[in-house]
Amino acid sequence: MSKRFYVTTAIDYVNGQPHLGHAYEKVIADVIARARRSLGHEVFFLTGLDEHGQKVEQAAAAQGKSAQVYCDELAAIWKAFAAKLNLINDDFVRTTEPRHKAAVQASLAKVNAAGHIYKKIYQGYYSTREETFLTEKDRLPDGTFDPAYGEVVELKEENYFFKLKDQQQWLIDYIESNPGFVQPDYRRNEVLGFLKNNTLEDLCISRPVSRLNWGISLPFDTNYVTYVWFDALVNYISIPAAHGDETVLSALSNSKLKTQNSELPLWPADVHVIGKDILKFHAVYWPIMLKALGLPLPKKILVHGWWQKDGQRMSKTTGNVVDPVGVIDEWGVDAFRFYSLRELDIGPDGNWTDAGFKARYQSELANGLGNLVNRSLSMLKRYRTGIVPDRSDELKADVENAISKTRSQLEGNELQSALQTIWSLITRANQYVDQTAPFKLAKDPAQSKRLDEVLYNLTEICRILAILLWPFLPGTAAKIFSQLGLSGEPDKFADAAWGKLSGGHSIGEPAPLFPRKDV
RNA sequence: CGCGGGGUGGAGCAGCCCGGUAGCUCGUCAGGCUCAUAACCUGAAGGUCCCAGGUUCAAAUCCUGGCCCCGCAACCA
Repeated sequence: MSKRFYVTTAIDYVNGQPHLGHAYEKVIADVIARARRSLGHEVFFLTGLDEHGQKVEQAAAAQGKSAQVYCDELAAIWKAFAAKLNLINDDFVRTTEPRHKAAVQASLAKVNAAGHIYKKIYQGYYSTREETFLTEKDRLPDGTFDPAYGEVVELKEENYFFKLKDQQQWLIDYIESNPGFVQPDYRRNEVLGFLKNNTLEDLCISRPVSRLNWGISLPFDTNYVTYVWFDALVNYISIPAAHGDETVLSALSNSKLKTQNSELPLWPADVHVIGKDILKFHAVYWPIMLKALGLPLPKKILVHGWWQKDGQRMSKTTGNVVDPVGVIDEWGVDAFRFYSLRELDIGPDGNWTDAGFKARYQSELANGLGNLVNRSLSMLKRYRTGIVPDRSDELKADVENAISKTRSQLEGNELQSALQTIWSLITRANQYVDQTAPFKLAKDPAQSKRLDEVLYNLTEICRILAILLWPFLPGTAAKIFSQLGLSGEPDKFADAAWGKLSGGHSIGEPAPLFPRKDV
């Protein structure tokens, strides 16, 4: 069985509600997953939840619930959220699942046995109120700590550390010789700058159970649980292990990790989609962890930016937040997916405005795509009773041009550019209607053959648009297929080849795809 | 010199990596069309591509310096 194209999102911390940022990252990953599937790859798309840690423990206690019950309730919300976004994720990882815990412990055991972990006394300033260690960066300009931390005491605590020192050079070499490893380029440069100008500090990977109980036990010392890194990041390999991935299973020397009835070759991941805030963890710590585990590195780390709302940082306190579920309920999931990816390229920060959303909905979705399909199919219905005429190749060259451009843009994860290419085709088709004026041809019986040609070109371009759009707007693409009276899903890029629509085929009923909203 | 991002016609953005007619959506003005969700098409006005140097036959694009905005550093993707 050939290796699947394996794409992940970061796992979200369960202790909160899903917001625009979460939705954005998942949609990016979903479009990449769908695009690869359409292009003919076997795909595995993983997203999920990070459920351990002190905040969860405290929040659960505050509600008088066990941590597990608390997580179970929130996990239901997050899974519903994934469904709301119309994701095609193949699995949904929760870090409290036995299959994940087992892989975490196997990973820790292996890395420990190989001598990458040691124990030492950590000494630092500890906030008893926040139950966390503070660093020099937490100091206010006058040298004191914020009163919000309450009493700050100097505390000594013994913990386990993962060695990072002396790991910099090979990673620098690797990133320099693999330009596609971190994208976009300026994020890659950021990582290189960091690695070249700083000495890595070894990573504290444990917490004593006396201070944090809601975590995964260290396999070599049950007085401790593992902290963040060897828990959250390991999800990317724990799920492949559960699905029987040979690479991971043999690296961990533990075939019992397999819990699913499948044997999917997944590792190394093809794309980790992440936000810019966790770049260092994925581009520095994670590769070093993988090397210690004897596993190959992921092929690509794709780093997206953050959304602002009306030019300002979104924050709950000021209330300028975008609720993705609310937007989807009002405008539809495809409109949400479209705006997120069309407005903002993967990399820079973006600015969400309600006016911009409406403008794109109205002009590009309703007046552009929706109207083109509607006018084309309506004319076919009216002038030819919905029967597709014989093939004509007038727009073939333009369309094939756009198809190959879209293909290479999808392969390069250039999602925004791909949408621009697809929309250039919509513009071309609208121009074609104007230039050929089928509504005039229809009035002149002598022009019947010409009308046939025009109608074929328009109908075929609608069919191809559905296929090109499927990764982005799966629901809309399916509606177009249905209005065209075509069976099956528009989910195979190979079907986006001119002339596959046969003369004599009878289409379905045209209906507006994106109803106009007068505001 | 903490790190990073940005400064492109009225608004919001793409182009910059791989120099060579400045592109897209909205808005304004004029015209066309009537199949279609009062949608569609064409044309026009409007830009010192932040500033100053440099490289080059040629710079929005590469290099150097400067100015100005913003984000991170403070659990938020």
